Amino acid sequence: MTAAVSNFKIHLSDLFAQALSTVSPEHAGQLSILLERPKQSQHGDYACNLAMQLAKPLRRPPREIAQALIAALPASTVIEKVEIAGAGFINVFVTTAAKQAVVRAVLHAGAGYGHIHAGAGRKVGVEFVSANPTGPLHVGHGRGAAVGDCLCRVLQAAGWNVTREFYYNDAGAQIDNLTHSVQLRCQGVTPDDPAWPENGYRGDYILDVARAYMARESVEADDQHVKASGDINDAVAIRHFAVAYLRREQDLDLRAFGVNFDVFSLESALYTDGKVDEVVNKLIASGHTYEQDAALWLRTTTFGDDKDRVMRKSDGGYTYFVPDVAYHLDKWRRGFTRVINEQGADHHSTITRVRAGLQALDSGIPQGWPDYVLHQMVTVLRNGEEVKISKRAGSYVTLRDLIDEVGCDATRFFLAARHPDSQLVFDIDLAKSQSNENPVYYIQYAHARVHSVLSQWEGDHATLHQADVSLLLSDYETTLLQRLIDFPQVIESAAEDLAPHLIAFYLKELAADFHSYYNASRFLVEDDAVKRARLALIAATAQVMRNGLALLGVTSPEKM
RNA sequence: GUGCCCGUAGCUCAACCGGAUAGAGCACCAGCCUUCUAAGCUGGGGGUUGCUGGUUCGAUUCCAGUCGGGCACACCA
Repeated sequence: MTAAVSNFKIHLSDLFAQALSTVSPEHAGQLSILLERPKQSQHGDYACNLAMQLAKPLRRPPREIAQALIAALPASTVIEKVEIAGAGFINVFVTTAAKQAVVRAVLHAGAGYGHIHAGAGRKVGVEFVSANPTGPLHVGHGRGAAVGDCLCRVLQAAGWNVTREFYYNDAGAQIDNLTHSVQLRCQGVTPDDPAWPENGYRGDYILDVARAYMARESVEADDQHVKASGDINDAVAIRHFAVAYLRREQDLDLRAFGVNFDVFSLESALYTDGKVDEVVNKLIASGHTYEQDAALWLRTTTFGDDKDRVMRKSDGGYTYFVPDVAYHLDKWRRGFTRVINEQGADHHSTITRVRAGLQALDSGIPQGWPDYVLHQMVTVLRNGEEVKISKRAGSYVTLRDLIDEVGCDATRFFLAARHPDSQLVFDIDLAKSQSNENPVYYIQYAHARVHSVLSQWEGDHATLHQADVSLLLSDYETTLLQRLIDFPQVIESAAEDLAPHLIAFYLKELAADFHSYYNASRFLVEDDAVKRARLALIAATAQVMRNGLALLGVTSPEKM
């Protein structure tokens, strides 16, 4: 019986670290030992380039160093053989038995397979969506919701203690504008009327808010509860109602999208709690501010900004970035030594300012804090044509539209399955198509196929973990085994790089491996031992699919 | 004009912080269902990784420049 090794990369890099300390003690701990998966199977299961890294400092040929490293490599039940290839790669071949053991590991760990302890239970605050309550969520918010939520799920799987946070402004100029728009609607003024303000909100949803207000409805959002008074002249009441109403709409959309938040933070609270004043006073005391043109400025250029920023306007009000700094100081004080802000790239200019403000406070906050994940803009394609975003014409695509039209699974997958840094074209027709063009179905179909086979087997599923996995020897089976082994490392990479799309790509490859296996082999065969071994393998495959799809917030149907 | 992101097959996208012959899907061509779901599989064609230099054993990846696309550049949020 081979001792179970759950993470081959970690295990092997430990072995190489020991070899390194023998061959070249002065470099031990200095060089990072990287094991990578070679693209070609002839190059083994894992390749190490340590010898080539050492060639220059040691002034010896890499192949000679490789020879020495191999000689110093401690024995392991995992290693079948080791070869030197190319310029000095050390290729490691893993024993079949060690690979086969993954089946038992998956079946034993179940939904927990793939989870790692990198985060060690540390707190991380992830802020995302953070849309102001001035209208329905659109595709861009949808991308933020999908990427942010998947990131949270990945971080949780990587051992972090995640708090999902939503921050919004309920009191600024935009909200005044919203209040005014609703009030006008209550009075019967329409956007077509010449009296309608230039920057008023024109969408039909404003009318919905106005009607609900006049009807004295009650609304319950995740973070607040308001009953309308119906008084047209009470602007404060209208504002409270409109904010609560639109927040509730957002909550409904987000819930339909499978996204829930732990904490809602209001900008207005930062003022009422005195946190804004406190930050201003601290910044003045820090000596990084100055007065000019009747305004108070913060010397953000000291901290890398390209120009200084106004904190207090000449009319006495604060610019938005002051509460932003106060908000982040508050996060820091709540114990979030790690914070990740997921935002649209159109807000990237705030990064430098917020960090600069925090540095100026001199409160022990590290320089690069907080982290940011910026997603690029989304364009929507319908009937092959780009749908222009125009709030005026009301022709912009809401998150709700997408969920209703293409479904939650496909929408989440499309929005999360791409690198956040690249612009995204959301093709509605493609996402809707129930065909082989749609990658979501490709993965879900693989899962449904496994379930179909297993349900036709009369045996006891709970006994599959006892199957004799040493019978899994075909190329298809070996490929699938290795893919299952990779899963924890995919979670590790996705968590480290803050790149949830890696999960989606992994799942496509896993599904492809399974589909090939399925077409080339039969599972419900005569030989009982072989049958059990194969069923155990595909049961483990389905388990990993479920685990991976869960990280994307996508369902794993048993029938399609 | 300044800053940030992106340029990879006809299209949509990958490429494990510098690795070996740059990979998938769609589309196109040719095959595979009396047997566990054909929303699947097998094979084929398709590339000077925008361009030019540089760094080194080795570059899609790092650096400089250049061209193209997107975003942001308020005493608005």
